[in-house]
Amino acid sequence: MLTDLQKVDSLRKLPIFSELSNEQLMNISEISTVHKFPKGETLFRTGDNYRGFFILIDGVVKVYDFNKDGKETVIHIFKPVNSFADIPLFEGKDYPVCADAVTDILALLVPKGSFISLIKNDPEISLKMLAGFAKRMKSLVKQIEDLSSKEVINRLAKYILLEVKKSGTENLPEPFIKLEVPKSVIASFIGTITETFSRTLKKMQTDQIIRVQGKKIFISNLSALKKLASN
Amino acid sequence: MLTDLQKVDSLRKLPIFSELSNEQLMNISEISTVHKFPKGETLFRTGDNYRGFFILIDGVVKVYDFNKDGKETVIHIFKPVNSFADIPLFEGKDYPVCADAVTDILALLVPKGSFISLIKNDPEISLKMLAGFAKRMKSLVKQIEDLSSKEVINRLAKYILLEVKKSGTENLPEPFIKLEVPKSVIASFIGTITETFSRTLKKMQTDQIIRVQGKKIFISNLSALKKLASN
DNA sequence: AGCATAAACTGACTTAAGTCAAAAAATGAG
DNA sequence: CTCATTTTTTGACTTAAGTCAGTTTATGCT
Repeated sequence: MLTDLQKVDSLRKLPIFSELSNEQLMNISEISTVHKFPKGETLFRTGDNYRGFFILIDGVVKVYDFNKDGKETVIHIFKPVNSFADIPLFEGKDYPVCADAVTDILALLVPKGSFISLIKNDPEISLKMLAGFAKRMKSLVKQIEDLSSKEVINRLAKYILLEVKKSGTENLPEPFIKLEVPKSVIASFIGTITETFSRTLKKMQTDQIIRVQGKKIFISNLSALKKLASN
Repeated sequence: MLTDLQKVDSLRKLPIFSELSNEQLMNISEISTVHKFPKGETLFRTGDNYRGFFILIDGVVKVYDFNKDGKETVIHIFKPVNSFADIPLFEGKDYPVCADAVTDILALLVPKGSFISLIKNDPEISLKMLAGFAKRMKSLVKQIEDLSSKEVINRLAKYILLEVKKSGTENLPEPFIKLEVPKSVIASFIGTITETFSRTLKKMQTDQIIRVQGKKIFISNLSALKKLASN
C-alpha cells in the first residue's frame, strides 16, 4: 500500500522528525504499520488501551472528548503530515481522548514499545520530540488565551486566517479556503455551537468580509479579517 | 542562601527529576543559581531574551499574558516545587509569556546552554522531561475542554476541589483551603473577572456549600462541591 | 434520479456573565 | 493607629451566545 521510500518521505515531513538521518527514519519506518480508515471510523476512544501513536499521511482527523453532559469538544483538527496521540507514549497507558477519521484517511501507526526502545538508543530523537511538544504546548497556551478572552467572531476570523495561510492563496486578489471538515466540527473547535457558527459566518458575509460558496470561503476583505483576528 | 544538599533535595521534588541519581541531580544543581524575588516583582516578560528555566522552591508565581485589548489572562499558578519557563529550552529564544512573583519567592535558575549540553550527554533526563511535558499537555487540554464547556461555578468548584486535595485536609470533617493568591488572579485563571468571581463565591455560600472566612474557605458540603466540579 | 438521512440555517426566547459605577473592606506604610 | 491605596463586593444594566423548535439545504444510497 505504501513503499518504504514513501513511508520515509512522509516521516521526514513531520516537524519532530524533519532533521533525522535517512537511517534513523528507516528505523522508524520499519517498526510502523500502514492503516486505512474510512470516513467516520473511530481510531480510538478515551480509555482504550494505548497501542502507539499515529502519523497522518492523508485525510483529516479530529481529536475530541466528551464533557460530563455528553457534549463533544473538538480539541484538535489534524491534517497531513502530523502526528497525534504521541502524548501517552510518556504518560499513561490509555488514550486520554477520542479520535475519528473525518474523511477517508491513511495513517502510520508507530507502536509504543518498539519506538521507546528506539529513542532510548538515540537521544537525538527525544530532543527533537521535546521541541515538537514545546511547540504544541505553546499553541495550546494560545488556544487557552483565545478561548478566555475573544468572542466567537474573533476566534472564527483567526481560524479562517490560519487556514488562508495554510492554503497558500493569501496573496491572490481574492484568497480562499476550502472547508474539509463539517461546520459542526469547526464550531466545536473554536468553542461554540453550530447555530452560533452559522450566524457568525452570516454576519461576516453581511459585513462584506467573506463570501461563502458551498464549501469554499472567499476572503473579500483580508485586512478586515486580520483586524478581527487580532482582536 | 541554600546549601548544595538543599538544592539537590529541591530538585528531587520536581516530577521531571524525581527519578534521577544523586550524581545527575548534583550536576544540575551545580549549573543552577539561587534567586530571591520580592512580592510583585516580574521575573520575565513576553519577548524578554531567554536565559533559562526556573524551579520554584518557595512562594507563588503566576504565569500570564496580555491579549490585544490589554486584558491579562493568568495561564498558570505555580507553587513549590515546580519548574516553569522550560518550554523555550527547545522552542524559541524569548520568553513567550510573563511571570510575576505573587508572594516573596525563592527560585533556582537553570541556564539554557549548560542544561542543554547536560541532557545531550544524558538521554535519561530528556525522557523524563518528555513525560513531564506530556503530563502538562494533558492538563492544558483539560483546561481547554473546561473553558469551552463549563460555567464559572463549575470551574470554580473544580479549582477549589483541586486545592483541597493539595491541602491534605480532604478527609477532615470540614476540609478547608487557604488562598495564597489574590482573588483577581484566581478569577483570571479560571477564565472570568473579579466581579463574577465574587458573585459566584457568594452563591456557593448561600447554597451552603462553602463558608468563606478571610483568606480561608471551609468546605461545608464536599459532595455538593464535587458534584459541581464534575459538571 | 429520487428519497431518506444528516447537516446547516433561521427565528424567538433565555440566561450567564460581562460592563460600568460606586461602596465597603482589607492592606500596608509611616 | 491612621490614612491612603488596593482589593473585593454589590447593584443596575447590557449583551453575546446558548437553547429549543422548526425549516431549508445538502449528501449519499439503492
